[in-house]
Amino acid sequence: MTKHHSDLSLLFHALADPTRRSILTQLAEKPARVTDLADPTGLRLPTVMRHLSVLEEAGLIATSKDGRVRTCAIVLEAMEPVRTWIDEQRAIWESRLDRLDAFVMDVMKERGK
Amino acid sequence: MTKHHSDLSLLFHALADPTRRSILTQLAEKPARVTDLADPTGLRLPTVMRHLSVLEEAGLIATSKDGRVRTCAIVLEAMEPVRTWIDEQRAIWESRLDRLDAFVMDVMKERGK
DNA sequence: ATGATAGTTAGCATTATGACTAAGCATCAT
DNA sequence: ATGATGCTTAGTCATAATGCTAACTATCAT
Repeated sequence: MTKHHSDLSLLFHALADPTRRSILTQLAEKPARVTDLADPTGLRLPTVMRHLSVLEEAGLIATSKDGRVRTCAIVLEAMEPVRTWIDEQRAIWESRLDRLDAFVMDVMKERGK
Repeated sequence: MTKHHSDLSLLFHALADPTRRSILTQLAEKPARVTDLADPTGLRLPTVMRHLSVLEEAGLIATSKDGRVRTCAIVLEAMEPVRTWIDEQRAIWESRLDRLDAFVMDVMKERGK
């Protein structure tokens, strides 16, 4: 595979893990500390740290440290490219329908002659 | 990790690979045979087959075989859960804002007294 | 200054992913 | 019936992903 992950690959990959998605859902409620995020997962801290860094590298969360506490917050806008990509696929698909329509119109014109 | 992938995990995982996304984009234009999909990737057939089965297991494509030719088509609706999930996160996030709004309203009412 | 708390780093084991080659099977055209 | 075509299967390999423990650092409370 490519060493160069596109933003989209990073995003989709980050979202492909249930633990990470549940972390995001929790963060959608409100920002939280690392430990608060680890608790409900039942996973060890280092494991959760890893998930958090995947999320952060994908731009899906932002974190800041105050004293010994790191606070994480969701970055909802980061999901936009996902929606955009899906919309693009739909647009391509619809343009195919348009072409079919055009083709049908041509055929009908042809028959009308 | 879990042996049991949720639909969402399957979907996001399938979409996380650039080759698979480009295959989907090609299929959004029009259905295609396995070889037609393999060509532009520069990958070998068995590799592409694997990508196709990932896409099919995620429900993102449907395939059918006629003689020795397998034709693949995109299943756009399959992407809906992705959009829905993202919308849900936004909804949660917005309900948090609502709560903040309510709080601010309260404060302002308080000050107006 | 001591101990508890919060997070971090390093290293390891297991499994999953993505690529390949080689060989096989089923059509289709001649 | 033979060869070409299109796909499929099996097996291999390298790398990445996910989990863990153990040990470490930095803060905060007393």
